[in-house]
Amino acid sequence: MSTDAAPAMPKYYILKTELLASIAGEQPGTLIPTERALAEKYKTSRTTVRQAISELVAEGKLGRIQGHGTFVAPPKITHVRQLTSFSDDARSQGLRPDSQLLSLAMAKADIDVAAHLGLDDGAVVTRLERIRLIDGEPLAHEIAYLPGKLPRFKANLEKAGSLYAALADMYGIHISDVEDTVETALAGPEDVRLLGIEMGAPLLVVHRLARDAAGVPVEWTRSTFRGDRFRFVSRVKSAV
Amino acid sequence: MSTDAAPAMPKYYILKTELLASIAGEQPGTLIPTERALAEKYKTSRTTVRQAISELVAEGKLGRIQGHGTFVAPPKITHVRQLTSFSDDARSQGLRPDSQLLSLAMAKADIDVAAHLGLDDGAVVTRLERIRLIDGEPLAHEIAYLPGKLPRFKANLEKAGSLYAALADMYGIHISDVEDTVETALAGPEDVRLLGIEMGAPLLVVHRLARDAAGVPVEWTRSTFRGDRFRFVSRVKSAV
DNA sequence: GCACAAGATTGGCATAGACCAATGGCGTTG
DNA sequence: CAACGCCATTGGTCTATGCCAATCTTGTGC
Repeated sequence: MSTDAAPAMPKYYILKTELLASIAGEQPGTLIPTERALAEKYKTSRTTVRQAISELVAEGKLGRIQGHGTFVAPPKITHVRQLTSFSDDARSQGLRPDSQLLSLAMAKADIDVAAHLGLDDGAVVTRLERIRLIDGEPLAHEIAYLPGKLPRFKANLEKAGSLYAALADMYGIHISDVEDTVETALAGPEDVRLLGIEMGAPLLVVHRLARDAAGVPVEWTRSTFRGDRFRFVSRVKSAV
Repeated sequence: MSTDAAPAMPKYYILKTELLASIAGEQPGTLIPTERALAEKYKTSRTTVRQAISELVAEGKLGRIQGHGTFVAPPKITHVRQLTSFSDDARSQGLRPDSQLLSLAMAKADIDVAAHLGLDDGAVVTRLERIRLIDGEPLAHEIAYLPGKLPRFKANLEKAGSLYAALADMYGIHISDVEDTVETALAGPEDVRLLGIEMGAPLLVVHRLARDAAGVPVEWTRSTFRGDRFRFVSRVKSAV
């Protein structure tokens, strides 16, 4: 119950706003002045300049490369919809999707995975870890757990081209409904390494539980998306 | 797998990890040492300590009050589901939901609102701006646009208790399907003022377009949720 | 006993600078 | 001419410090 309406705009935020205005309409890839030059130009310290730039990088407005410079980032936004193929969806937007297999192996379900898939702790599951790419750029890191062992899964996955297609065509597993949970997180060292983003950048973490027509869980996936290049779209029809 | 190969772990990240471990199991509200004390204890600078704490605050693990201290934050996570009433949903989780009306007025649709609602630019719409509260704490800032003018809307909204209930019971408007778009954003001065969070904190921005059975848009809403206290849940059944 | 002022404490913002690491240009050398 | 290596440039991290603002404690005067 304090007095409000006293914004007290921090200096770095003013600078951030000015930078945002100055790059409006610029070509993606255009280099902006160096941090040291901006600090001098705006009569401030490099620390303050970096704080302003850091937020613009987190929002996907700018990018930066050590030893090279800071540049205007391309405003690529990728929409990902539920129950559609990531690949098909991207292609329909004129983008070039790709997937990079990090690991595919049998594993024992830990307590968390077992609980979500309705299995006993330590049960055998198939663990599929991939990087999702758009136009060659990493967009998401995905770890999927499937109950049991799937024979010749790797070959079938490559042939079908998508996880859901492989499950349906090769194993007769049809996804009937999915439940997605979306929340925010901040990038840690592993996210930085796999997605090529900065420490502390905002992420969208999506947990997916998919069931077949009988209500039996068939997939439990954790996907970590770059927060700056990604929108999650979900449609729901009322059962009226 | 925890400490990996050679990604050059920044000092502030190590400190962040140690702080996180040290507050595990602590009672919410417990004060942690002051920034100056931590800087001395860990043989580092206050700047580095603040960077570590700032990320933990952004993740909802810690909170801080100027002049008072930094404390363990309560791990309140609120799940918000599609097509259900925010209020009913919160109550079912044992929480006390509330809503604070900021403004309710007729307005002329700008180009953006008009496009989404399928109206002409400048058409009359009802603009409803609210703060969503959980246990007295702000959770989201919401601006809803409804086509046309709704007579005695304010009274009816209060009586019905929720927007969708009011639309259905008083005006015969039934929501048939909704499309939600979820993305991340960083808190600016207005978000700080309305939601009581920190500058640069991650937000979840949800745009909702709701249609009636005839496919006519009846609601266009922009909701800004605190990223640290909120999960968005969406269920989809395949039409097979 | 209470109200209020002053000071101590704590987080908020900003400065200036040091050193490291990656990049890219440029000159030397084979 | 190509390959290599040095080095200037630029971002990445961290230190040390100062002052401001909000909060809480304490002491004083009535």
